[in-house]
Amino acid sequence: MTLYARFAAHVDAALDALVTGGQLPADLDRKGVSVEPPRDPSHGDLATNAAMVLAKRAGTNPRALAGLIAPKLEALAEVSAAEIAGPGFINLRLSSDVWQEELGTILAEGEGYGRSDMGQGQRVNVEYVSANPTGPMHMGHCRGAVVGDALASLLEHAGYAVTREYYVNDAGGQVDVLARSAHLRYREALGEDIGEIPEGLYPGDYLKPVGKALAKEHGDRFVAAPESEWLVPFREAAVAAMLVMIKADLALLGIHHDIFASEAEVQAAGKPDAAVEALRARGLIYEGALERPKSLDPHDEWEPVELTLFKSTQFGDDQDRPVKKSDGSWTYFGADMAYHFQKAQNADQLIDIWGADHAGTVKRIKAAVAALTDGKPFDVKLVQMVRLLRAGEPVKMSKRAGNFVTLADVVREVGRDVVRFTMLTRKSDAQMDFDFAKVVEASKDNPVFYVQYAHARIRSLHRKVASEVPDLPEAADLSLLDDDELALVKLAAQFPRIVESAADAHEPHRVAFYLHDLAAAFHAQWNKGNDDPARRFLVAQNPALTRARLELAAGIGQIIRNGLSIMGVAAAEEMA
RNA sequence: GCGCCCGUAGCUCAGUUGGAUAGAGCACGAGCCUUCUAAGCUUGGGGUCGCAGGUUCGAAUCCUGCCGGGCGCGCCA
Repeated sequence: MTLYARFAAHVDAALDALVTGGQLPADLDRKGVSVEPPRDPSHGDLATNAAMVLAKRAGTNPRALAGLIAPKLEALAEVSAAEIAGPGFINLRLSSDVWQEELGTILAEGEGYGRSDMGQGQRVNVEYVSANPTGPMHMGHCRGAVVGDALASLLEHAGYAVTREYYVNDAGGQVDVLARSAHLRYREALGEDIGEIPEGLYPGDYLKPVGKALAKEHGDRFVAAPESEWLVPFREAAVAAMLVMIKADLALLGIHHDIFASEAEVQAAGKPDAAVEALRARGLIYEGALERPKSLDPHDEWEPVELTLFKSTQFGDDQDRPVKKSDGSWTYFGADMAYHFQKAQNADQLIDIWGADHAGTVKRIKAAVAALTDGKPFDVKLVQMVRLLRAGEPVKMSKRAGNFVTLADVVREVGRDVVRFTMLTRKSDAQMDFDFAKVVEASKDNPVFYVQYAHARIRSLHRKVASEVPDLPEAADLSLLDDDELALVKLAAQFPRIVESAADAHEPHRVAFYLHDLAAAFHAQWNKGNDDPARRFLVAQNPALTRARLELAAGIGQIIRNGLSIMGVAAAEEMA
């Protein structure tokens, strides 16, 4: 049980006592009552809004009710003072034993500190990356990959059973283009001069090995054959080769999905039919024509065509959406809807991580999931573009010319940990700049460095203590820690709340911001030792105090490691 | 025309799902340090939270309407 849960229970017990004493009605709705650290530390260690929330429901005023609750809380051994403040907050100051014990808990629980059972083992499916299998991963995919993976990890820490999933779009026109591009490389591998890659085909060199492998396997029998003879095998071979590349790219970031779900297999298994039938049974499918798109120029041609449509407008979409094309094949949406239906069979909650350029399709898929699952929780997180900069100048990229910056290049240049941390230093729906120079800069302006540096300093203490402070006692007396030092413990003790609130909000970046705050507080404490050697963590003349401070440092280090572990970042032992 | 996202200090961004006097870094002002507890430290100024209403004990946060910016709006994927 976390500190916060414990005090929420204390508040609950205080309210129970008032009910028993007849000072509060028994059927009082306690919804909205919370126990949180106040924004301003001078207000105390914890604050509850109980009196403000309940006053109206209990037919009294907040400060009067607070006057009843506060003494009950003040009577607790863990509480040194309970003050009524402002509109009716009850501010609690906890005795320093509480914080000393909490530091002990951090060290005892180690990497388990901050884990929560909030999710109660609920199954959450997180689908992320899902880049088209038509080439290596580029930086456009990177942020979604990191955010999705960190979110998955965050949810695991919060007690959810997480499945990491990748949807392979191997059924549409783009993989046909891939197959044709591979065919060209196949002819090239057999000695043909193919010249310039035609417009509309994938130009990248990464298809050359695919062409060679196809040439080796098939010889020249498909060189002049009609497309219908080679398209399917070439497509399958090329997609398989692309997935090998993509998995290797993801592995560079430390990302491993549990499931790679194939769109082609979803279709082959008849899932879209099943989904459409489920919708049809609810009267949500009909034959009809779409309106002329508003984005068309007035002189563009438009002919209404009869299509199979899903009534997504009943769930807030702007127009109904086709699930089948006029040639009878499934639309992307038709298959994707079925895929989500399938995912929902094995999960209590679904989360998708999408690029912001797909924002326009969120409503239809939410509509479909709502209709097919009777409102199972489903969140689509949109991840904004990352602008790559080199010395302040935007890096020019053109996918058509094939000179996009690959994820592998970036990871090789700056390292996995820097990439992952940096991608989490902004709210995911906000645009972000990624400057090659700044992300590796050794300065306090660089949060990656700043957090790692704090951890490295803590490690250096443990490396040096034996030689600098020889007679270190076995046991630590944490009552030797002063108020400034306990303030660090208080900040560290917020970690479990950060994990829970970040998991609840599906916002892994909060962990990064929290670690930055924690590192800043640690550095500030450390810097006091510059002016006053007695305030250093290692004090040669005082082994007992050193022992206590070492525990403090170890606790902070543990929290940094736990937070970084959620982000998928390794903690630095020392700075290069 | 419609939809989505955004609008917080000069700049880049946080803001604990509705809490108390709205924060951090950069930049700017002042002082300190020249150091392996290194890759600076301390401290100060700086705000109509786009605007106007509404909801309530309480709003940067929720609702409505405007203003401004971005993105999207085909049987594509």
